[in-house]
Amino acid sequence: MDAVDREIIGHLMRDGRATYAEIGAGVGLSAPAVKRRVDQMRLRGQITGFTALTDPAALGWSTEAYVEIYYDGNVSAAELKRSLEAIPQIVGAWTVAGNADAIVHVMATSMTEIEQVVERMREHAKVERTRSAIVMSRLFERPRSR
Amino acid sequence: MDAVDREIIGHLMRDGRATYAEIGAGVGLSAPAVKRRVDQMRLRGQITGFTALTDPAALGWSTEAYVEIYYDGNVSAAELKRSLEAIPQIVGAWTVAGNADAIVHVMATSMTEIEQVVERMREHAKVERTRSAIVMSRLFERPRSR
DNA sequence: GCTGAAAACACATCCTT
DNA sequence: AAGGATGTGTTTTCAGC
Repeated sequence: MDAVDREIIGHLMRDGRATYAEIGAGVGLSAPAVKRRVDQMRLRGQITGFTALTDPAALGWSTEAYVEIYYDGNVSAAELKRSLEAIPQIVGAWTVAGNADAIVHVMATSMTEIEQVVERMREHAKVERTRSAIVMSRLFERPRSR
Repeated sequence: MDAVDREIIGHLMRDGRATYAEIGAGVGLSAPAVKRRVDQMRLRGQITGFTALTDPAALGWSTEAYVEIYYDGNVSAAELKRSLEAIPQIVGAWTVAGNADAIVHVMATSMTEIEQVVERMREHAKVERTRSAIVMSRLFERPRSR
């Protein structure tokens, strides 16, 4: 993991379908050399995959929310992951230190659907309360590298 | 935008570097037909790009936080975007309805760096207060399609 | 949306430093 | 160990249908 690897990652984050020759031209390496480095970074788990970026609104996901969950007593991270991952509208979840115990990111097609998801989360026995923030506008979201 | 387009998006989200032939085999189309649909979806802004997925921890981004911002008076979304986008550790920002006015997602290499980012956000004249949640563990995060 | 041909690319092998 | 060059098979891409 040196400066060249980071340059390659930066290039792949800006264009995940860039050809190895194209990346090589940017970092001063041949295409096979770039591929070898990418393969190694995947093997080491630094690059975990490639994906298409979509505009949620253009695909019908018009409503988005961040919901904090406050639990009553201790809940293991594994249990949290299991119960939250089962709800398809939850696209991300993190345990946090601060006021709440966990934050989940919900994407849905309507406000009604958001409400249903929150209801479903509250079914978990140990959920004491939730606190929602409905997203009005996404200012920006960018890939990050180092 | 029909069912086939959605299948193609799903495939590209699972593997952003999949070949058109490969996708075509899955959806029952030839490679050129798949490419035409992908090009159209990019043109229509439904697919906004392709990127590499990385493991933040493996790249040195060991510390992560969600910070709510409460503003004193009105701040335009454009002004928010301008001031927040200038801070590189902020990887996402949304205006919200709920308790806070905005939520920002911060990724950094250390707790100290998180503190510095929060300090820098508070320099904005109209920031009344902030409320941080430090991420302890990322339970999951998944791409979403429809 | 398919077919077919030309160009570009990926991938493996070998060779150099 | 790490990169460059070469050859082969695939993939992309642009016609024409």
